[in-house]
Amino acid sequence: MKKMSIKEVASALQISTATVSYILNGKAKEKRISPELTKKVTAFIEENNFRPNHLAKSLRTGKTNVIGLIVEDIADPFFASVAGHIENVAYENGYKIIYSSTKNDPKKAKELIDTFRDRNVDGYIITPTEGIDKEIKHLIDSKLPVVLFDRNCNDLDVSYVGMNNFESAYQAAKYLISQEYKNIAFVTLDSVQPQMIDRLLGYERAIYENRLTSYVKKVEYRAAKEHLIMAEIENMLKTEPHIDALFFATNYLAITGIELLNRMGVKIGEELGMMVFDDNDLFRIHQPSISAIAQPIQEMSQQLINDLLEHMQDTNEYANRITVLPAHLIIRDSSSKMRKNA
Amino acid sequence: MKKMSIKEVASALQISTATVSYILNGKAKEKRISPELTKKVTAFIEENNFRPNHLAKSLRTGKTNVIGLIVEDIADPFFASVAGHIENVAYENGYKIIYSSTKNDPKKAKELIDTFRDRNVDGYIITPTEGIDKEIKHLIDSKLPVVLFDRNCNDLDVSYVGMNNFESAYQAAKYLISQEYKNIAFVTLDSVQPQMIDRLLGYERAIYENRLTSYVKKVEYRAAKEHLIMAEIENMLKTEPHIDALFFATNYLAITGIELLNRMGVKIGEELGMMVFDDNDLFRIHQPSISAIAQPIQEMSQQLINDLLEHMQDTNEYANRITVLPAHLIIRDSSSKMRKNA
DNA sequence: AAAGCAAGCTTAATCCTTTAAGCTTGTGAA
DNA sequence: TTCACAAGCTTAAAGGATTAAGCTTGCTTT
Repeated sequence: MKKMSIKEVASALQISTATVSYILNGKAKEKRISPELTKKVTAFIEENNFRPNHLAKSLRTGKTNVIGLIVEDIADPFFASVAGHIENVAYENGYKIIYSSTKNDPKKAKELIDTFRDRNVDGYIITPTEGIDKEIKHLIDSKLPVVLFDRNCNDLDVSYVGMNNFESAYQAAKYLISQEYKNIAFVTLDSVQPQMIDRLLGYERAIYENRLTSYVKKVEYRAAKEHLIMAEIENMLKTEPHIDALFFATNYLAITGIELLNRMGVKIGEELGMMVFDDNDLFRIHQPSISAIAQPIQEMSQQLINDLLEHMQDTNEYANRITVLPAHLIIRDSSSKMRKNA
Repeated sequence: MKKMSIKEVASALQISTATVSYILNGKAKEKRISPELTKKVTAFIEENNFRPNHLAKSLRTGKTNVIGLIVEDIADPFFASVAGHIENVAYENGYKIIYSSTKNDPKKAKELIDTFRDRNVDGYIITPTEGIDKEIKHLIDSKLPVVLFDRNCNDLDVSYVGMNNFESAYQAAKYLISQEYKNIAFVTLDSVQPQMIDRLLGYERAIYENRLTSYVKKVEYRAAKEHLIMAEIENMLKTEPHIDALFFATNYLAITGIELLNRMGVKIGEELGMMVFDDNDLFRIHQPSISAIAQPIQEMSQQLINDLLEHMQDTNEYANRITVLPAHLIIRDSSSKMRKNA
């Protein structure tokens, strides 16, 4: 039972394929196909469960109704969550999503862009890696709709959705300071990703404004295994025993950090304040609960897909849009004045 | 700068499109194209960065090199993790992945299968919802490669990859019993999904074998908000005060349960033993740490994609394969004899 | 010298839609 | 009667590949 083609529909009804096609595409009135014939054709299609070949359609029209989603790692709950939100809106609008993960490897990212291009995806959502500017510029120059997120490429005129990393790190650090913490250490990755740098700068601004000392621990990016991260943090805490709060730049670092502190028997909240970028069930459940800066995932995803859909609507006169959304600072027990030895 | 076609390559080199096509597809020797011409053509292609139109190719050959991934919810870390593993292998083999989430809605699941079919995906990986058997049977009857996972459709002759829910629930319950817990309650969803039923039955078998009493709390599926789940659990604990351990059938239920117990001031591990299906960072970090049954995600994903790739290789003589992998029982503090009031 | 054959390509049909342009018929106006 | 025009379709090119079948040439055989 091979799949039926528009040609077979046409010959079964003794009409031309053009007529069937017009009816299928809702151009019956415009093309002055009579209501009777239209009805007859739709009935036949319904009855025989005919479905047009999408490939042929795409080949002819140049549109695939597919969105390419390139993230750092689809297995990461943050990106997975974004993928979920995007999917909802995309499917409602007749778009499917093809995803892939760069693992933060520029070479792989380039390949993926090429592959998606080969596949004629209609639009791109990309978390850029370093050194990918040229490829993204190519897309834009070819008038292909692109929205970046999470990290921006500063030198490119392209739509972007992200959160205010600098401001929220600044506010979070200020909050810690307001709670009388005097020696706040910032634990981050040794990464040049813009969002990581912004987080660090936000922290430092709050520190400098308050004439405090900045303690920054950069753990080696990605290469770092859990026990190495732990060793680095433990070392810092021993070298600088006056540190009274830890501010983690990612939730992965924080989870490792918490595990370490538990092992060391350090009481979070009481002996050491804590703040983390990127909320997680764990931080809410932990006792004491741990303060976090929650990314506005829902809002970012919504904006992302809206921008892309709009851009795909009118490829030409679309004006790029930069959206920087505020994060949610969630104050929990780990950063309050409950400290015994304050 | 429009994209170049094989026709333009051919005319630029004064040869036929067939020749170019054969060379592109590595059939140069087979078709006796001379090495010199082959070299000339590949050089030209390289130089002008020609890339064949995938849509045209797919239209002609009927292969899209796309795998359709239908899961319950891509935003769920479990499915996201599977998506990540599958992606690695798929991309290595030249396949792209298009995903979508059923949200456990049979109607949506059916639509998705239809959509993927319209899109001519080459193979399907599906976590079936209830009542989707007919649609899956259609796929199989059409000789389309399908691998189910997480949940099986018992009446269908189709490849499946999953874990041993019955056995691992049985072992986990037996472990709790060996630790002197006498009144173990099983908290699960009011769901008829096979894997949920298996987990329940595994628990019950261990209970009956040991002449203990079974306490089963089924919370309403999906509809349930956190506070409702909490209310139900709290109610059970108050009605049956002799319950000395909780066995949660999903990690979502457990996280909600832990939050409740924290609020109630019940000391996990000391006053109440605990075991959870589906491991999570949180259970490792929690103090005391919480025992869990970890799904063999990596192994399942590997098997899934391998089976599908094999099936796509030889569509006809492929024999369906049922794989049930063992889970990892991770014993932590929450289920040991540390109880004070034992 | 004719036939056979391999080497090295080319021809053209095919996959299935879309869509600009054209064709036929009937009606009303000039 | 002739022309214009609308209504209601149809014709056929185009989109870009794949691939079975065919066509030259030149060489070997008999």
